[in-house]
Amino acid sequence: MDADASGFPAPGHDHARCVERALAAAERMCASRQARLTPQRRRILEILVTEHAAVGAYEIIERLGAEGRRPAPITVYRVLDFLMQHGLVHRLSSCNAFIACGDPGASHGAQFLICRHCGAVAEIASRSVNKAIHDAADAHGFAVLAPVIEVEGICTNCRDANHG
Amino acid sequence: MDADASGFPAPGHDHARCVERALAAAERMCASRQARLTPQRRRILEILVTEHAAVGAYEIIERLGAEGRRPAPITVYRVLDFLMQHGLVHRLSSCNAFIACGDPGASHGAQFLICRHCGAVAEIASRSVNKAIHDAADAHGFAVLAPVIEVEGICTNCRDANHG
DNA sequence: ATCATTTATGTTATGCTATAACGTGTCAAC
DNA sequence: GTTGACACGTTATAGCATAACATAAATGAT
Repeated sequence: MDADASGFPAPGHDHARCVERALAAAERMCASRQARLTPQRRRILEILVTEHAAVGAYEIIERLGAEGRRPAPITVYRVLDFLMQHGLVHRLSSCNAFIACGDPGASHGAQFLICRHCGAVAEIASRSVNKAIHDAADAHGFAVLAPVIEVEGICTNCRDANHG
Repeated sequence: MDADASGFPAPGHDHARCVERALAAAERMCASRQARLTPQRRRILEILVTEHAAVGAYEIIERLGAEGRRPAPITVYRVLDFLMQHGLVHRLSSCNAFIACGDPGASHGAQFLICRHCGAVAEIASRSVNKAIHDAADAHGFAVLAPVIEVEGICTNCRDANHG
């Protein structure tokens, strides 16, 4: 995904290109794992990649409905599970929504900055955040399995636009 | 709440006493803010304090139902909102559940270690985690409003018991 | 090629989580 | 004793997620 240094999409970036790039990466990822990126899975991933924001499962259903076929919720959740298993999509617990992974293939452990104003989400992978979490857990004798780090706030674009 | 150095409740701690202490702290907190800790609010807080784990809203309804009165969901959610506004309770997004605050009065910004095995939750307030989060956000031009840091893993008690 | 196996999807129903809208009771201050 | 703020009740509904079972499509072995 094209983004400026902030991790947030630059307002005027070449979106079509960044969508294609993400889909191509997904194809490669699935091919290398003998996982099948079916048309339906590809289409749902495309919807997520096209947004730079988190999208709810039922919103995905709406969009597919507008295209003619309207899958049952379970179908969409199954696809999302598949995409998450293969590291192509993340779930944001704090939003009950899903977002395309910004860096498929990277061994995961990501953090999310979620703009309260525009809904944009930046996926970052701060080593120091990761280290701080693990250090704190160690200090409490706690073995980390799945950190959820989702920071709500105002993104750089919205601050600049004096919206925040 | 009585806890060992891990932040998790020691298996044999004086639970009745830690519940009382938490309720007394809540009384003080509410008195100092001219907020009313009604019997219903007090009872729901007591339920949360009594667990050292996150409790769902509908589970609270069940428990109150077992005592004779069965409040509607909205009632429980209103109470939970009140308790959260006054820093007595936190919501765990990743569990859709609620937990009594371990340190009411402290200006908040906490992190949670959630045991996948026993459900116990330790509330910690690591300065270095907080700093790492804010530094990372700053680096992306992002203004932090509400960090959600919930780490799923295995707690020290369960590791010791070879359950993990 | 065909059959068996696995994987993906469809169908129907349901459960869990949370809130909206509106009405009633309660208490304190004036 | 009326007003106004707040707590709580009632009913209905919205939003998120999964269970159980059936069908179809791709894959692999013979």
